[in-house]
Amino acid sequence: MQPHLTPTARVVLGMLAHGRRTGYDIKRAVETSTRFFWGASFGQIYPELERLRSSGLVELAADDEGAVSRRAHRLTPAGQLALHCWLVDDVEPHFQYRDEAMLRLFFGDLMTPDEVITHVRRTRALLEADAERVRTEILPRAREGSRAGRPLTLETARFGLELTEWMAAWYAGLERRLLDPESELPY
Amino acid sequence: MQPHLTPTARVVLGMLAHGRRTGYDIKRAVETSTRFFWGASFGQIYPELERLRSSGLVELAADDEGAVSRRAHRLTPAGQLALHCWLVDDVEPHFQYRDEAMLRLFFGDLMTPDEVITHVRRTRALLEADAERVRTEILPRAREGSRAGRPLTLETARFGLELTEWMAAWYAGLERRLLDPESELPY
DNA sequence: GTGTGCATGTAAGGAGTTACATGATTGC
DNA sequence: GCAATCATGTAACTCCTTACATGCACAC
Repeated sequence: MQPHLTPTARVVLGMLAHGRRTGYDIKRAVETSTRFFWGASFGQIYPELERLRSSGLVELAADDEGAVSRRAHRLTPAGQLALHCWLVDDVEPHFQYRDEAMLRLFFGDLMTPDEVITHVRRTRALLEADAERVRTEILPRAREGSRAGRPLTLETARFGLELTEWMAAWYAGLERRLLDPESELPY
Repeated sequence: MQPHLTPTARVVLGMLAHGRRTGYDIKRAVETSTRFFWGASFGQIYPELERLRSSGLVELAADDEGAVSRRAHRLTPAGQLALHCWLVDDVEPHFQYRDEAMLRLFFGDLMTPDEVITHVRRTRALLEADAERVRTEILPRAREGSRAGRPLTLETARFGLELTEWMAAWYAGLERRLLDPESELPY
C-alpha cells in the first residue's frame, strides 16, 4: 500500500525521475512543459520537497555543480516505486476545467449583441496569443525531449497547442454564427 | 467603481438574473448547465448568498411557492449593475485547465508501452462517458433555454460537448500513432 | 556598481471540496 | 411507514496563489 501523493508531489516526483533537480529547476521545467495542464508555484514546491524528503521518497543529491546553496534532489527507490504506482493507479484522475470567458458567454443573453461580439473577439485573441506562447515556449523544448527518448512529452505539448487552436477556431465559428442574419439556430 | 465579485458570486448573480432562486435551485441550475466549465457547491453557495445579501446585491423574495423554509433570492438594482459590470469587464478572465491524465501521459515514457495504451484507452472511455452525460443531462435543458430566448446557453452547452468529443478523438488518434509501427514521430 | 538570473524559503489569504447535521414535504 | 427529494446551513480541511524576504554569482 502506497502513501497518498499530494497533487504537487506527483509533478515533483515525475520531474525528478527525469534527473536530479533543485526546486528552482523543477519550477522552470514545469513552466516550459506541463504548465498548460499542470502548474506548480514555489510556495508549493519547496514545502513539498521537504515533505517528500522526510517521508523518504526523495533525498539530497551530492551537489556537483559548483554553485553554492543549491539543494539538488533525486528520487530514492521508494520514490520511484511511489511514482510508478501513481502512474498506473486506477482511481479516477483529477480533471478540472474552469473558464470564466465561457461563463460570461453563458450569461451573454443579458448583454447587447455588440458587447457579445466584443467579448467573443477578445477571447479568441487571448486564445491565439496562448497558442503562440505554446509554440515558442513549450514546443521547442518538447521536441528536444522527444529526441532525447521521451516522445510522449512531445505528444502532450502538441495536445496543448491543438486544444488551444481548436478553442480559438470555435470562437471564430461562433462569431460567424452571431453575425450571419440567416442563422436560424438549430435546436 | 464596483465592489469585487468573488468567483462564486459571479455564477450566483448570473443565475438569479434568470429569475428568483433558492440556494438549492442555483445548485441544480449549475449542475444542469454550467457544471462543465464553472461549478459551485453548497458550501460556497449558501455563504455567498448571505454575503451578497449583506452587501445589498441580492434580497429575499417573497415566497410564493407554498413550501416552508424556502429562502428564494432575487437581484437588487445594485446586483443587476454589478452583474453587468462583470460581464463587460476587461480584466483577463480566469482560465484554469488541470488534467491529471495528461500529466501521467507526460510522464508516460517511464511506463511500459502496454501500460501507456491501457491509460490512453481508459482516459478515452472516461471522456466518452463525459460526452454522453453532457448530451443527456445538459443539452436538452440548453435547448429549452434557447427556445426561451437564451440562445447563448445552447452555444456554451454545445461547446462543452464538442470539446469533450474533440479530446476523446485526440486520444483515439494517439492510440493509432502508438500502435502503428511505421510511426516515425515527426519532430 | 548594477541589473539579471539563480536559488531558497515563509506567511497570509482566498477558494473550493467534503462530510456532517438537520428537518420538511411528497409520492408510493 | 418509508424512501426520495427539497432545503439550509456549518466545520474542517486541502490546495494554491501572491507577496514578501533574503542572498549569491556573473556579465557588462
